[in-house]
Amino acid sequence: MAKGISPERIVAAALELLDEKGMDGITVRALASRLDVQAPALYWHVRNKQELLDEMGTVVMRRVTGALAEIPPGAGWRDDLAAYARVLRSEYLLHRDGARIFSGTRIAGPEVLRAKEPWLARLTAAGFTLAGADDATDLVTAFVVGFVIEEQERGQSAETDPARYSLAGRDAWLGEDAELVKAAGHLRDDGDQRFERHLGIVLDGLAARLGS
Amino acid sequence: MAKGISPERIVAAALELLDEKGMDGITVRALASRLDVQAPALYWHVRNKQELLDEMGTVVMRRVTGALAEIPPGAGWRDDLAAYARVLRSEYLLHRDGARIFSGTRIAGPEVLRAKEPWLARLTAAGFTLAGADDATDLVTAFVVGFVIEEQERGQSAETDPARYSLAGRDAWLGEDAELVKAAGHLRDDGDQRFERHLGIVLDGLAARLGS
DNA sequence: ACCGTCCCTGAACTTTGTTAAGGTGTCAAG
DNA sequence: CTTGACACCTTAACAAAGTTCAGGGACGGT
Repeated sequence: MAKGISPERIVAAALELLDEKGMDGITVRALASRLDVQAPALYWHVRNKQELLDEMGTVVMRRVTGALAEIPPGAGWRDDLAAYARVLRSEYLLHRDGARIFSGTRIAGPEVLRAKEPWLARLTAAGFTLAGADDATDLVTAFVVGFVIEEQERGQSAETDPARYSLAGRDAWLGEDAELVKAAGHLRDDGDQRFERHLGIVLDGLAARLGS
Repeated sequence: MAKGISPERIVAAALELLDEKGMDGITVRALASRLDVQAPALYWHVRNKQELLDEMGTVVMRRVTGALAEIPPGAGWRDDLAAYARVLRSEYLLHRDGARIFSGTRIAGPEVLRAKEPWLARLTAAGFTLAGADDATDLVTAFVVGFVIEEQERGQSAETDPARYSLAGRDAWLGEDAELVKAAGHLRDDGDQRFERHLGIVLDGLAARLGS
């Protein structure tokens, strides 16, 4: 690695490190070594580790709002909210433990929040009140965050403890008197299908409010 | 503190510590000192810190399922799911950063998962398919997790940085070209009202699926 | 009186975030 | 050409964190 260090390159390297080694792998020294630099050098560009983590979250959210700006208008609020949900989920899924880590991060700059402006305009044009548009956005956000946290946690547990997350292993672990829980486990699907189904339910709920 | 140490007392003390000092305050030494014991003593009862955190999450989830068992039957699936959502939220709110920390924790024992059995029975009796009951439960869980994470994050940020979370400060920080974002911030309500409203939307969505 | 087991202490090691002090380069002003 | 200032990095070091290990009392059973 060339030796020009900048906040941007530090954050990018930190995101790579997160994907490869996980949350605990983001140590100041490991990060510095990846950038061919000694650990204290980072403190010239970044106040402390917390600020680094905040910047990482901001980068992810910037990518979300960036992708959102690309969505062609005119498809209607339902498709718009669905597109937002999918973008948010896929951006979280890009990084290990992404949802847990990046949800509710303090955004470092006002641009990310300001990017919501055309979004709110679009939703209100589609029939939402301003408060309703805010509600809808936050509700979808909350759903995606919760969904992906569960999703990623399950994926990680399946890696570290496959015995207990296979169907047979789970059944044995559950023991007696849990027939429905076992059966539900067997019926369960994961991934995109489940996400789309749950997302559809949320959007149905919003549609019901819009009609009234 | 008397000197009889047990896993239960350790976990209880850790939860107190979490509330008082926050997540970073849960250090092995601080925990030991609270129990009038030296740090390594804890390792006789607990394998490592991660196991401790898992146990803490399990305790919280046990309280949720415990409260759930108290809910009188016969009120219908909508009230049941609403009660579940409220219990989950209030249990998360009891501890600082509760949602972020305890969501998606690996539960330590099968009892917590087995406690879902009568719950699923109730929902299927109310007209859900088994897969639908599982969907409904997980969807409500995801919503609550996401909602409370946002809620607690906002509350904490308001403490540490009141300037940016007051309406005037926020407006100034946002700058120009964000009229809708600003207005939405002014319209926004927090806490129970918002939670009930969003919860109602989710339940409406579930109701729509039940009817079809 | 001896032994073993349980529970805890004392000391130590490693890794973490972070700071202090001091170098090296570049580049503009005198 | 020298001087100095500034930006950027290094070396050394510290405090606090999780964890390990050897041992030491207490206590019950033989």
